[in-house]
Amino acid sequence: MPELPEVEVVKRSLTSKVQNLIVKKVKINDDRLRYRIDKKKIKKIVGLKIKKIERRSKFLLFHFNKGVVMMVHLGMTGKFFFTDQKNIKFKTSFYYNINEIKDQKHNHVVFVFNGNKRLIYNDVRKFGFIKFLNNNDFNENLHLKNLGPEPLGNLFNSAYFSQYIQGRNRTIKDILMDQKFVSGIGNIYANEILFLSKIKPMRNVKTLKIFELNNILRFTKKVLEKAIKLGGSSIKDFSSSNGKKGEFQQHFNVYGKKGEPCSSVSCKGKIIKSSMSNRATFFCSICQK
DNA sequence: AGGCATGTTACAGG
DNA sequence: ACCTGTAACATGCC
Repeated sequence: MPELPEVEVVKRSLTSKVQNLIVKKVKINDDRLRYRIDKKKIKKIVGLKIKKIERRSKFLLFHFNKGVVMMVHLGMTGKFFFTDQKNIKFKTSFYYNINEIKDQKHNHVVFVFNGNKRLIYNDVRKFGFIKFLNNNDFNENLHLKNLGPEPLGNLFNSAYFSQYIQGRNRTIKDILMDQKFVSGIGNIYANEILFLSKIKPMRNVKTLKIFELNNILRFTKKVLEKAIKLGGSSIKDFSSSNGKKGEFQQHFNVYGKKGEPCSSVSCKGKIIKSSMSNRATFFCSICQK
């Protein structure tokens, strides 16, 4: 599910549901996520209140009182469901998310709050994980310490971009998806950004002109902001924790559009699918240079 | 049956 | 030590 816009949407919908709730119980059905869940550490959040939820790149940080921070990464298929129904097995019409029925066997962790409110972590492929940070030491954390700037932040600018690519010998698509360069862009949005920037994904960064860098910056921010506004992209079965589907997938220009006509005004091209670094890569052979 | 899938990291080789 | 590319993780769908 999750690139930056989807994680941001999840963060917002989760915040509206679970902020200020106190954990009553944590039920672990399967602790074998990407990393085994530390049961001792997760039990420590019982009795604590969720003060706020923060997003850094594609990571969610749940801040509890007493300085406890729970880090969640959704991997490829991680999702949260929220429900406040008592007998969810039977009261299907009250489901916040119908997927909860279909995916019961992938409901790996259940956080129970007062009033039978429950937050469920579901992850089919189990590439996601739940970890706890030591004393808020974000700079030491394996996952956070090497992250590049947020793409929507001021640090992701023209000066940074041109300096970073100095002496590098890689394709622009790989660089855009490299979390050390900029954090939060994945395969779908990298494809979409390069289409709007009219740049071929396989272009070496050495060959990019300043105006092209600026276009990439401009469209990165534009695409991500628009996707957040539209609730993210629901390919497969992404939905935010209140069960709403995103709508940005209806605005894809290239991702998953193999063989379809290019959407650029007066371009007669067709969308080509190829593979780069084992990732599906879509582009128009005519208007992307 | 085999290939593919929104991600990250450990590792090998240069 | 830095840079880059590849394989691996687990599961379901086409």
